Amino acid sequence: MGRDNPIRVLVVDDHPIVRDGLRSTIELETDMGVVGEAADGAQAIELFETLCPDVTLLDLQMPHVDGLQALTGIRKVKPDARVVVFTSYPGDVRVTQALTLGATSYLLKSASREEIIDAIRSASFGHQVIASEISDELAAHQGMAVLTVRELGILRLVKEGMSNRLIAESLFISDETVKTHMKSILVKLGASDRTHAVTIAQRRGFIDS
Amino acid sequence: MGRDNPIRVLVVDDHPIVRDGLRSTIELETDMGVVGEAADGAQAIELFETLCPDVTLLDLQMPHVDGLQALTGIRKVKPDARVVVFTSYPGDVRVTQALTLGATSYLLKSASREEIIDAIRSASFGHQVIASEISDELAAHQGMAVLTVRELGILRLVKEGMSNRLIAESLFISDETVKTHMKSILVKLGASDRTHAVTIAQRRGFIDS
DNA sequence: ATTGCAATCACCCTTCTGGGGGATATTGCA
DNA sequence: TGCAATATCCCCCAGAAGGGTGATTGCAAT
Repeated sequence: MGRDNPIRVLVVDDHPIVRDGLRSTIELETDMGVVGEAADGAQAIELFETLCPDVTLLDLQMPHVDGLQALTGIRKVKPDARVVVFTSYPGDVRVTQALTLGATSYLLKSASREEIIDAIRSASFGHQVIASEISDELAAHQGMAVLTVRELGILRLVKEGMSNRLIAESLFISDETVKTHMKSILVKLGASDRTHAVTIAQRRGFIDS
Repeated sequence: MGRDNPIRVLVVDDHPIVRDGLRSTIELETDMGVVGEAADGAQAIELFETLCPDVTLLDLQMPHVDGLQALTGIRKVKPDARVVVFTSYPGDVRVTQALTLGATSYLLKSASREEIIDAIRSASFGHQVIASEISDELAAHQGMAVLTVRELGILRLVKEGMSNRLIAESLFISDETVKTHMKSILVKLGASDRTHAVTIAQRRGFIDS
């Protein structure tokens, strides 16, 4: 089993040093090469269109257009694009989102050179690679309730220290409604209070930390 | 103004890819070279002792022994060691801690290759380089009250969703005392409630996010 | 010695939160 | 079309949180 041509890789990360590291690691292999680098999601989609790489290495945490948006954009251009997500986020929610959006693999920034190379090579064949820490976390949270858009919006305001009444006013709804949503959030996350809910939501990747 | 010998750099970061990136960027320069790589704080101190590098590039976010502990250890070996902190943490508190512990410079992971090279070269002469985002944040929080060890301990329990009474029991103090500490925390951080306090403390680097 | 700060505890009072119900649209998808 | 999920609103109530004020102890720096 082999490939005729070198695997053409597009590297997407907002940190120049990380791009350098990926480039130098990839260029050491004989069967792959970096054909482009993007520093944000918009640039990633643009470069994907012009370069049409075999595999895209994509960070999720980026300014302006983030990785999930980039992934959506890339998949719209080429629905069977091979995209390896490479990020520091361990939260199960983001992983699920990325995989649902069609990510081929999911690696952590702490991955070794070999793991990264292997994931790129596997992705070029369409094989999936999920870091073990990731699949453990996915398994641990599988079947758990998902927060609704409304609940997420409310939780973000809670995180900024807003009371139920202030949240109600800013969303133009009754404070009783906010309380209902809060109860639902606490139950879904298994949190003991609103602070705990924010902490858990951050860990699981429901909201930014 | 110049140096006779190449600048000997020690690279410390738990992500292999970041170490690769730093190495490849540094090796492109004629007046500096990487003499060692460490993946955690303990290894960093060890390698510093055996290699005695001119400049150490140090990430703060590492497992086991973190960057601040490594910085302390390195300074104990050689009090005038040049250490460039290179991290994603923007919180003013960690920056202040690092500078107090004797860090020469403070860069963000988003820094360009040129900024990193320049900071290493400057550090080798003992010159300080602080990223502008960092100095802005330092200025914005200068003169602000600092949380005590007790307050930090309590805030970490608050983050995990513990009530004042539970915190009191786990610390073997009165819940009235916890309430007193909480009031102090809210005032010092300018927070509207305990959730907000945790959020602000995370942003400023008082506690981990 | 005296000052200052951290940590501890106490009391009062108001507001907010969270847990328990129940009810009625609306919406999206099968 | 009909069901399930979602969003909305309402009531009651006990307990927790937060704001104000004051006081004691111990330690460390001046």
